[in-house]
Formats: sequence, C-alpha cells, structure tokens
Amino acid sequence: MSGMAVGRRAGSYVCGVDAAMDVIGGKWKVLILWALSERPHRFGELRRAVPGVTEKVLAAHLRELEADGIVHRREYEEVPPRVEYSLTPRGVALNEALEPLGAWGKANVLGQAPEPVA
Amino acid sequence: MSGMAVGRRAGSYVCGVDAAMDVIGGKWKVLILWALSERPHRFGELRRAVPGVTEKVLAAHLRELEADGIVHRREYEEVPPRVEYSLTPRGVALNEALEPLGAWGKANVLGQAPEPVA
DNA sequence: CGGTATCCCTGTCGATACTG
DNA sequence: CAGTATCGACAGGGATACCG
Repeated sequence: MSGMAVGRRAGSYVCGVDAAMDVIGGKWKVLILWALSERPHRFGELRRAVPGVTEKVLAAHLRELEADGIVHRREYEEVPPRVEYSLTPRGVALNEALEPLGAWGKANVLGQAPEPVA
Repeated sequence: MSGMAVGRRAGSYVCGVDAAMDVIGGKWKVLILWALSERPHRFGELRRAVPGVTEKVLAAHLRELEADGIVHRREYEEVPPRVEYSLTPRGVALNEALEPLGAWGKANVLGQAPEPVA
C-alpha cells in the first residue's frame, strides 16, 4: 500500500483541485494537518499523534508542508532541543477548505458500506 | 516526485478527510471527477480529457471509482462498443465537497509563488 | 529531543501489444 | 471502440541505526 503518485507537477495543473492534491498528497499529510489544527505540536507529539508514521517520513512531510507555506517551524534555542510546528494562515485556510471533504468522507466512507448512495 | 500513497486502509481511518483521500488518492482521479462533473464521458473521451493517462491506469481508476460508488458505468449493447461513465449522486456530492479545496488550490498554489501567504 | 543516513520493499504508474 | 495482459521503471514510504 505505497507508491502512489500525484506528486509535484509544479505548475502544470488543470484545475485547483489537483494543485491542492499535490500539497496534501502525502500519505500522512492530512493527519498532520488535522493534528496541527487543534494546537501546535512538537516533533515527538506529532509522531504520537500520527500513529504509524516513521521519523523519516514525518520529517520529510513536514519539510514539504513548510516549503508549501502550510506549516510554520519554530525552533527554540534551548538546552533540550525543542521545535514546535504550527499552521500558517494558509494552512488554516487549507484545513477549512478540507472540512466539506471530511464531512463527505465521514458520511460516505466511514460508518457504512460503499453501497447505500441514498 | 511521483508515487503517492494513501491507499486503501479499508476502515482504519482517523478522520473523514483521510477516508476521502483514500477515494480520490489516485494520480488522475480528481481530473476524472472534474471531467465527469461537466457531462458523461465515453472511455475515449475521458482519455482525451485527462492528458497523460494511459488506458490501463484510466481503466483501473474507473473501476475503483465505480467500486466506491462514485461513478456509474453504463454499457450500451451496440455494434460499435460504447460505454458511458457518469457521476452517481455520491460522486456529485464528492465534487461539491471538493469545490472549496479547488478554490484554495487555485488561490494558493496556482497563479503565485509559494511564499505570499497574505 | 529532534532529527539524518542507509537500505530495501512495495505499489503505482507507464509503454506496448493484443483481444472482443 | 473499449478495454485487458505483460513487463518494467520509478519514487515514495518503512525499518533501522546513528548524530547534534
């Protein structure tokens, strides 16, 4: 269950939706967004909030989200290293734009068989 | 950068959004939905409407979307084979739920650099 | 704590050829 | 026209180990 695609067509998009898919097209990105929408998280917190993700992939996704202007990375210069990730205004807007999709998924994928369309 | 993932966790979802991502997580699925939202398409029409997709992948995506209750496949028993794909009510609802995301992508990914958050 | 470096597995996707 | 069958390529993602 890996090796999807979508990824980084960098400008050759047909519509806004597939452009957005490029941003949230990682396996754990929406889960990261969801966690950060509640409150800022530290790296270790995120790892626990997104069960199953590895450090490598989590770090890679965070870097991409940061590059896309979705998450903000704040590094505290303290003795025990501490980094906090939070949503940028753009990230907040993305999350809000994702809400109808979440409602659809909740109603049409979760909690029922794939058949009952009505 | 290709090879997304997400794929078929079949029930172990954390929220509605990642459940929905499982349905639209193919490389060309949102483009297929977008084309079908305008009007029903035949197989060959879809191939032209979704530039770059191969027959194999297009057929596979259509089968998955059909299994998920998103598209309806109507086969006409005619001399020149003819099949028409259209959106089910659930597919129409999915498209509507995708609209805010499309607007976000249009405003935040298309038409500008990744920086200008404001 | 917060990562990075390696290696490998996997699935998805792509190209071509062929069938009803 | 509308697919299916094979084959192979590719890149993301997982596991583990290690560093500042």
